[in-house]
Amino acid sequence: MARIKDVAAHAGVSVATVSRVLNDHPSVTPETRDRVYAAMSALRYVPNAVARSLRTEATRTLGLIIGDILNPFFTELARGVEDEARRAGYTVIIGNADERAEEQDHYVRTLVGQRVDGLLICPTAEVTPLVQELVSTARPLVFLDRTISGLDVPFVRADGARAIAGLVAHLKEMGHRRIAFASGPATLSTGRERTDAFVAAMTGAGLEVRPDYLAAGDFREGSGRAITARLLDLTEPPEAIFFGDNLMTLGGLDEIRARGLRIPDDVAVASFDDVTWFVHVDPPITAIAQPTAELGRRAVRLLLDRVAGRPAESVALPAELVIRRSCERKGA
Amino acid sequence: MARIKDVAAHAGVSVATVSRVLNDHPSVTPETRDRVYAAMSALRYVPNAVARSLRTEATRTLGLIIGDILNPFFTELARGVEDEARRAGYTVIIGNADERAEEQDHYVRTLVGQRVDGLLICPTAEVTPLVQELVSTARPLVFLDRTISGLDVPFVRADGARAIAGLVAHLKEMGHRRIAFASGPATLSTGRERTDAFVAAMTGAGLEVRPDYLAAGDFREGSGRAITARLLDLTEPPEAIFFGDNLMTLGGLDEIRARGLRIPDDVAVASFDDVTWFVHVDPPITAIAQPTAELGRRAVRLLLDRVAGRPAESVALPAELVIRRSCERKGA
DNA sequence: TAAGGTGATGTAATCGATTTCATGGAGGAC
DNA sequence: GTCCTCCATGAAATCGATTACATCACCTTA
Repeated sequence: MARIKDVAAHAGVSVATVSRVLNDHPSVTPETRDRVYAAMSALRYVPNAVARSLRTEATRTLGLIIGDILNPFFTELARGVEDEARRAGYTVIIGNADERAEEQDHYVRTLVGQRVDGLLICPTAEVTPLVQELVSTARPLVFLDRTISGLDVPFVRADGARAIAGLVAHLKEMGHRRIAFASGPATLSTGRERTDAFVAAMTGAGLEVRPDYLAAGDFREGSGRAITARLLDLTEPPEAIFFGDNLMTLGGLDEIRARGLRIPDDVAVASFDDVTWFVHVDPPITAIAQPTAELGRRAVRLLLDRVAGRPAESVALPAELVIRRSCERKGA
Repeated sequence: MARIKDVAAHAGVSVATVSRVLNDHPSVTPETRDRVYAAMSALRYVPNAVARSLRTEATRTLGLIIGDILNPFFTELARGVEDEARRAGYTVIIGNADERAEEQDHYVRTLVGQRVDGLLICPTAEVTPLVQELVSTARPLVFLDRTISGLDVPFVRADGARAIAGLVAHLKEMGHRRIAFASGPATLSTGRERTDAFVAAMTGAGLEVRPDYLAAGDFREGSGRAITARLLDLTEPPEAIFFGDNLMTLGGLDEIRARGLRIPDDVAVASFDDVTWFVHVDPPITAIAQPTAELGRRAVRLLLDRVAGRPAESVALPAELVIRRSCERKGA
């Protein structure tokens, strides 16, 4: 491939001049600039970003480590990140941790090795030594969706407490009393926060929180299905099941359907996380919608603040309850 | 950050020796090796991939340009690509073309600038000058999902012809005669191929292909909805609509639901592309499933063949018809 | 006209790794 | 004991850009 040296020779100038043209330096005459541009296109010159990054110590690249690329929530998050990063002239490298701490660490290592200018992480586990170390090196870092308590890292997350309270109130109004929550893992902030909010809402509504109605899954389809099976096998099964994310909801629907049960007559269903297809399910699923893409965009802005050395303030955006028909009154 | 020079000083050796340790060069004594490793962890040394790439002219990075990151088909494709690339020790940079040729070209430029070792493209348009140029520079390149005719580039795609014939036969057996196809854009190979296969299948089954039942969308939700509206407004609307991809199906379902029509009594529905939630729709959607993740994995293998200078042979994997209940006999 | 300033351009150092070639010492063969 | 070989290691060039500093021509101003 053509190098800057070739362009310089072709245009009859020095490499410094070509570099100046490349970087829009003001002190280049229009004629020289034109000659250089002509040479660049004649040689199909594409500047070597690797060499440039080595010299400038900046890659104009951000790393994003998501929990699970097959989860539409993370996909939409990634979309928001992409959009905002593009707008600011950055490229995003996405790493899929597949909800495993080792994979997450693998990508942390790779992305640090690639010298990304900043890192956006949806942490997969409580905290790994590598992440700990990352924090102490003061590298620009922002947690997204999930946080790790005790670490001084800015974060962007959705706050679902109010929406969960609204959901519990709705369920109560619809006559449901025995409500179960199939949450995410307690090792994740989102798993804990949603459980806490659920317990608080139930207590606030004067409903009993039964330990056997509180289960922790892993935010994936399989655990949603397994938990649903266990709940439905109870001698006194719940009247309603609230799932901690969209994939667990999908698994729950699978199990309910496999048993030939009807929603909401046999069991009501609600989901934390809204996805496009919920309106087409029979019946349409009541869900708590997060401002997903906006979370991604805000996270990028925060991260670029850190990259620029500005202070960054954490953000929590409210989630909203979307009532459909999967929690209606029994027999309604 | 610590540099190789720092590690060398700390371990009391030269940078060459540290580099040898880094690259598992055999001629380093175990004692030296240990000293170097100790120095590396003491200094929390992470090799600078940027510098390494500049010197070795290899980034161990692949670029993947997909059509639309919000389309679960591409997400799953990306997952397959990721997995296989990881296995071979490569990192993947994903670019989202958002189905726009300019965005695609933007990512081609960026990724070539980053000097990725190979490029996987799901081309968004017939052919752009930039892609044309890319082909002529003999850079390792593989087309994925979609191809561009006339270019000598290996590709990996799904072959849906047989499944489409099966679908048409199924529809005919169920008593449907007036069948419409809401395809993707004619500028994309997948749009054309599916249309051709549909027309061939209809003709083969002795059914009439009415021009007003053949519409081209853009593989996104909105066009699926718009086409459905237009078809249903016809004085003689189709009895069945076959959608060219999962997002268009989603849009079609939206429109059908908004009109209060029932599936399959008022109109039958089928989708090219199967997605997890189709089983939960009322009624479950009959679809043609592509071996999506496998397409991604095969594409990476092909691309790595090219990177290694080996010949690469294009692949077409068969798609399969999955019959559910959205095309059942009218009134059944 | 001479001094000084300004603006365009070039020379060369630099970023952090890899790799070629040189070097010196240990060990084996005679 | 001498010579040769081989192996571990080091010195220095290199990849392709950016940029500090030097240089030179030309213009302004006194």
